[in-house]
Amino acid sequence: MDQYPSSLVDTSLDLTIGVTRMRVEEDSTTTALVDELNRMNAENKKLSEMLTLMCDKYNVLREQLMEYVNNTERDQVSSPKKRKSPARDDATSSAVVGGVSESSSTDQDDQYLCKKQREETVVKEKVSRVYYKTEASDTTLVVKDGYQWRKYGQKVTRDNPSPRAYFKCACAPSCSVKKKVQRSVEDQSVLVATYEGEHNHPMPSQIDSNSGLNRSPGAANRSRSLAEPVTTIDLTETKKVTSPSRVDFPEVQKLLVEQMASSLTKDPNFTAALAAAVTGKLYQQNQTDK
DNA sequence: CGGCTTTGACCCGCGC
DNA sequence: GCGCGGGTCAAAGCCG
Repeated sequence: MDQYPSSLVDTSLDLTIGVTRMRVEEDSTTTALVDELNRMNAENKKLSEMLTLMCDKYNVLREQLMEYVNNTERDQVSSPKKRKSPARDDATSSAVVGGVSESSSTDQDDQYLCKKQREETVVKEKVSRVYYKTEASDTTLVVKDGYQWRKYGQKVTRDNPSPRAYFKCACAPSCSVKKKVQRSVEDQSVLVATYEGEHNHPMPSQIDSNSGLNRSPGAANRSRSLAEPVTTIDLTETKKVTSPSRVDFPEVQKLLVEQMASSLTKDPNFTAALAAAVTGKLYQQNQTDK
């Protein structure tokens, strides 16, 4: 590694990664590199299996938590419901994005939850709340969660000076999932998205992760400035809007894999080793060509 | 021109 | 019964 200029390594890394796969298939002298890649693939498979296992365990824990929450709130119900508010009910599951936890909910939220505890326990729709950390200067109420949404209304509510936007799922006509997005009263940089119902179709971003993440192509471009694609998720420190923590497991697995891949490519030791291996092979090949 | 967003109007449930 | 507030509708405007 030290025997090559760093600029050569940097530029050659970008170039060679793209062409290495083709070259190794053509050149029998690079079998060692192929073996190395195969070994890395095997390790990737192992990691993928571990991720699957981890997600399964998370699923079990989440189910247990939901059951516990439901039981707790059912025990606390002591009076009949006073006001209909289907947006937040006993099935409410919360998630955190960007380090904002459920404990950051507002006083109004707490009052709302108290009201909810008086409501009937029969739940017709699954409701979940997701917190999106975003720039406080962003005035749009658009969050990228992988689904396509059609905005059908916006309202300024009494308990929050920020407008609340109403969305319907536009992925499938038969999908009746709704979403409400409103900024948190306490922290204007936090978007609170309330999902009602469950999607009866796969996530569009799993089919085509590069297009139509949110709305029409034009609209998607317009909203592009708000949030980076979900691949930028950082499990330890998330500053931008990334993905919902409301778990869709295939999506989470994909994110985790991408996160690990990103970590690997960001790891100087890994890239240095890879660059050294690739450039070394190319250097060898150049010497033999001459 | 089609699809999406915006926004004022309307509907409905609840409290007084 | 009336007023308030949240949720939805739909016409108009915008944009690619």
